[in-house]
Amino acid sequence: MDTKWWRAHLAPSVPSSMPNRSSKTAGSRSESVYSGLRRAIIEQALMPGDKLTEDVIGERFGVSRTIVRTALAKLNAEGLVDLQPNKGATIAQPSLSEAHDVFEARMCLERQVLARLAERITDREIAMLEQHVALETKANAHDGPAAIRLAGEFHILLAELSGNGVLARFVDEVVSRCSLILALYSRPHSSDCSINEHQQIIEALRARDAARAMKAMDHHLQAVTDRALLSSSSDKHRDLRSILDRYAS
Amino acid sequence: MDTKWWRAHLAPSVPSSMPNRSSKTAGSRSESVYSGLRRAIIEQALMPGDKLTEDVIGERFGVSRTIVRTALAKLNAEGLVDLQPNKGATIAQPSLSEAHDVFEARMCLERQVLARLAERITDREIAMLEQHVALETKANAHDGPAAIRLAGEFHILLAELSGNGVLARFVDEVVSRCSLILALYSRPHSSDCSINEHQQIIEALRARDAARAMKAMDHHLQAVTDRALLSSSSDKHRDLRSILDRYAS
DNA sequence: AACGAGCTTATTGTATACAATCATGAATGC
DNA sequence: GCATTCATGATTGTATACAATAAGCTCGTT
Repeated sequence: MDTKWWRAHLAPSVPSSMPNRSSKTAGSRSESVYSGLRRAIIEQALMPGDKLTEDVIGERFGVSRTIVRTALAKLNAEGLVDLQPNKGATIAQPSLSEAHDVFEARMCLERQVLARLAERITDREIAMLEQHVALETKANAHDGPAAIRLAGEFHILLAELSGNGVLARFVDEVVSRCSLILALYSRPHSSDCSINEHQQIIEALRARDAARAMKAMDHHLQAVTDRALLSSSSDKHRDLRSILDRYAS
Repeated sequence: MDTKWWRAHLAPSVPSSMPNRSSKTAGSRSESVYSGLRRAIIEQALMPGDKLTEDVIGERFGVSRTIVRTALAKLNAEGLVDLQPNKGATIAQPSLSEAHDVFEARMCLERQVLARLAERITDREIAMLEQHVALETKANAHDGPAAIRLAGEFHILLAELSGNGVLARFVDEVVSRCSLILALYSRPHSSDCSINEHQQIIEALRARDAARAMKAMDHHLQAVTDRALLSSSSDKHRDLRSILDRYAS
């Protein structure tokens, strides 16, 4: 029943290099609940199938169910939580078929991102990518959960740099959902991206070689997909309340 | 006549491989407000920039602001309405830059849809497509707004038939947002798709010719893009209340 | 024991009340 | 006349109350 792996990192402070997604929904309070839950999901502190009781979440974040509800609705819209009528919210459990759909869409979108980037990326942006990979490297050593998140955010950063906001939002969604898929079908807490593969993509972009970048991405995503076929999760008694305490920053 | 006939079939409990949009927000009431508003937007009864006052909508649909609020949040998540803190909701007004982003993402996604369809489409499904085009033809004659909606739904149907739920959802979104773009930048109530072009896509699919289908789609979307550069709308003094009466089914 | 009817509790769905914020316009001063 | 306050109303943000539904549990009956 030991769950201290997430205890190791209490990282509300880890400053992400990511642009702010919060352009969005009015209520700033629901935004913080939303992003807190989202981070907990992506870092696999909350696992697929976990029940998300509105009262509990509201209590931990210090807000009313109203706020929690809008946050959950937003997560549901992104496919991260399931919402069943009169039965409440749970972390989504993508089927293998859905997993395949996500990976296919992701491949399609990320290729487009690279096509754009190969044409317009600046040296400054390449530097940002490298800085991000440096973050990943550092996190990989000591902070498992953050490493998972950062690995995904590399792809999101690529999408943001592409300059196409729509692509960026879609990539954001499929990458997030990949976290769920990895949580379900891969062995626990494995970062879904080898840093080396990220660097190869950067190299191809530095050469403005779209074809090579796509090839590297194909290979990279293929590796991720392959990895998603391993052991299953062994669930313990994990308590929503204690998990949320770490994310109700 | 139910307008979204092909979405009517869905198993509520089964974690099917084909996720549906309406797996969504529990409350069936907010779903009806959501779809009513959505239809009003797509049929261009509500125009970009229009204010969406919660009280007014709630009154017309016979629900409380709570319900309206979740519907608006969902529309906001799809990019159909803007939500400004403390200032409320308005129909989104995509900039030309956003419009470009949407078209680029749409092209990318729909090509993938066609690639899949060319491999796996059945004769029965081709028949469904033709039936839909027949609907479009009929609506084109006498029902302008419905024609606009049906033209978009042809593409959504293609995406649904592809069997990839993620692709389908994304296509749904970009097609819907195209309605807004057309409303803003094209001349009013022009269906954004010539039926002939739809038929050419069907023909290519019948031949299982992915390349030709994509070419037809490229040409089709290019035509739509080009059309999005014309006159602007001038309708003013339209009353939200009277418009909603037609959509609060 | 196994099963189910009915009660009890926990959780979600919705409406409403109130507070916070914004928009409008009149009154005031220059 | 024009700009500036400041009061007033309209609209949104949030919490809470209550209703509706689902989940568990007790307790008889077989």
